[in-house]
Amino acid sequence: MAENEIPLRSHCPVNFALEAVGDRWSLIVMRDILLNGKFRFRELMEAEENIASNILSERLSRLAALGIIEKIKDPHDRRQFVYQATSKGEALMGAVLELGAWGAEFDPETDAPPGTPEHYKSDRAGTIAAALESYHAMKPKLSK
Amino acid sequence: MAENEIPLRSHCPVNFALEAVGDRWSLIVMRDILLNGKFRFRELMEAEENIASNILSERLSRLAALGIIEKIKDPHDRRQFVYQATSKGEALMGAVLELGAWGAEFDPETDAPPGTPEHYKSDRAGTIAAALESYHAMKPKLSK
DNA sequence: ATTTTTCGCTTGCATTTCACAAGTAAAATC
DNA sequence: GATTTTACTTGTGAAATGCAAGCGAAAAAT
Repeated sequence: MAENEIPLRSHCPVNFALEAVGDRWSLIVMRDILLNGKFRFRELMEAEENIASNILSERLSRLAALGIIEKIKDPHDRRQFVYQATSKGEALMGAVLELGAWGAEFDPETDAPPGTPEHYKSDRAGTIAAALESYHAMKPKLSK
Repeated sequence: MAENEIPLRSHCPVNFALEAVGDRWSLIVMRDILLNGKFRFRELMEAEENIASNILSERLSRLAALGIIEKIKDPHDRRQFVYQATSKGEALMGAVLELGAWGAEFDPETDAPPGTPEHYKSDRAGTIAAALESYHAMKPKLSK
């Protein structure tokens, strides 16, 4: 509910975004939720960048407190939780794809398929919309 | 020259971008260079987010080592340096604007003018191109 | 010519954050 | 009932950050 307990350094919109997700892990988590179909703690732990469990735990709490994701109990397994992007979280798709396009363009050893930055730049809105559709298709359907 | 001394955690394009600029300060510095017409150490120090001088110094070295900015001696004042974005740095304009649009949309007290996210989303490519033109107009002209 | 100011850092140190390893409780599976 | 899985939590040392002060070279003022 209380979105921000700590005072912001400024209300510059770029700074606001960076204070929310401008650390080394938050956007990795959002990438896995939004693009890679990973919705559970265990799945997110398997990210190839090897996030530590305490850091993942802290980031998930933080993202939930900021209203970027929501934590939902899995009705089929009461040990588990499903983390889904809220509309505020889905709105980060553009930033994730934009950073990914930059990375694909400038990393000579990128894992991204050739043509990724060009494809993205030729139709940003369409690429974002398609990625969101794909996200909704992957997202587990369960009631809160 | 040597772009990356430290091994990357992965060659995922999003991770590549985050390892380059995914800390709390690098994109603040890029915002000030790309959008706010700040090109000198002193000007960058004046950012309202109060970056410490040792952190700014370290980030400028890092961004230069990564080929994102270049450090140019000011011929009119030999104490000073001018930091300009390279083409790799200019390519971050989209990410900065995308994060700014997100911040403007979700910060209820944002400093951004009303309509900023809508304007950006209605024509991302055009907004980025216009911002780059404005950047080139502000950029001090001096030979290396 | 000499003092003062400006500029881009650097250094030292306390505080905060991070990373790695191990452990724990609750629920599910065997 | 014993074992395994899941989502964490709890240490602990290392690294990054933030703050204040200092420093040498160059420019500006006197």
